Amino acid sequence: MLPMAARTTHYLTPAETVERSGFSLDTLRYYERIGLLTDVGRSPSGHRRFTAEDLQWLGILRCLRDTGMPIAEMRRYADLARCGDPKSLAERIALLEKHDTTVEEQVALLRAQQQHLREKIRYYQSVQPA
Amino acid sequence: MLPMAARTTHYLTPAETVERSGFSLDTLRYYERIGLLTDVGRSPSGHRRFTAEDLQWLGILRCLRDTGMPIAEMRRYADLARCGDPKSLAERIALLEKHDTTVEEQVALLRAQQQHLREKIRYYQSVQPA
DNA sequence: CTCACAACTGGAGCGCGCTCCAGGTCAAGC
DNA sequence: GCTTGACCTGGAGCGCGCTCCAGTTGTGAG
Repeated sequence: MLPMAARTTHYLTPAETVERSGFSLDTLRYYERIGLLTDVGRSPSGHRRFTAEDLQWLGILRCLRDTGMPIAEMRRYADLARCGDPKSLAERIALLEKHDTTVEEQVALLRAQQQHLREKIRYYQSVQPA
Repeated sequence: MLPMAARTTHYLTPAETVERSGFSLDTLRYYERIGLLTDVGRSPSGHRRFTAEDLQWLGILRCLRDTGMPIAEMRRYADLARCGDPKSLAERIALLEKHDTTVEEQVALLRAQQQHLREKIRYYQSVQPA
């Protein structure tokens, strides 16, 4: 282990990034391969070094992933985000807003089916002898 | 097409079942293969004939599927449901209640991440020139 | 120095839940 | 009788999102 105090706190090792992002190391490498994660720093020996910014980006990826955005669309978003603000901003907003409505729909479906589930449970309970 | 009036309304053809259940024919066959659907009736020539009861069961399967229950667990539920009421009832209730809490968690996660999503959108909007 | 363990790479493999295909049979309209 | 399209079966294939593997190199502790 590196002595904590002796390191610039600017870089995170893969292990630390795994811990803080909640993604597995394999997933981090996979995301880099497919272009969800770009320009990841390297130590002189070739080991990855993540920045706080990377971690923040991973937070966004987690948000999108947890809400069911397919990877192809995350890539589109990543590409827009990477190319910088100028005209891609409106596109990014549109993409996220569209995604927001799909999340809304997901929640609505889950809630509706949860109602059915609970009715079923109540029915079973009413039938139960005890 | 069969003339509607000439048929006992008790049986549904595969096509009708597809339409009413929302599952594809392939999925219906798949569900039968893996034991999610059992004792599906057959016409003399071997074509499937679904009953209203089958359709109701498909409704339950849809509910479970839409709420993300893995097929292995649906099978467990199907097995419990098939073996009849006596002592499996409590197990079924337990299974569904457990699933209900996972649905609750799913919704909570979605909602939380949706908040982040919306913050991001608001941030973009605040940055937008227009 | 040695050891153990972290990390590297390219590529194969996997689990899930279907979906598709080939090669046939069945049935209703003309 | 013929055609068309629904349906059958067993089995292969697929898309997604990772996950694992082999073989090698790096690194920090004792």
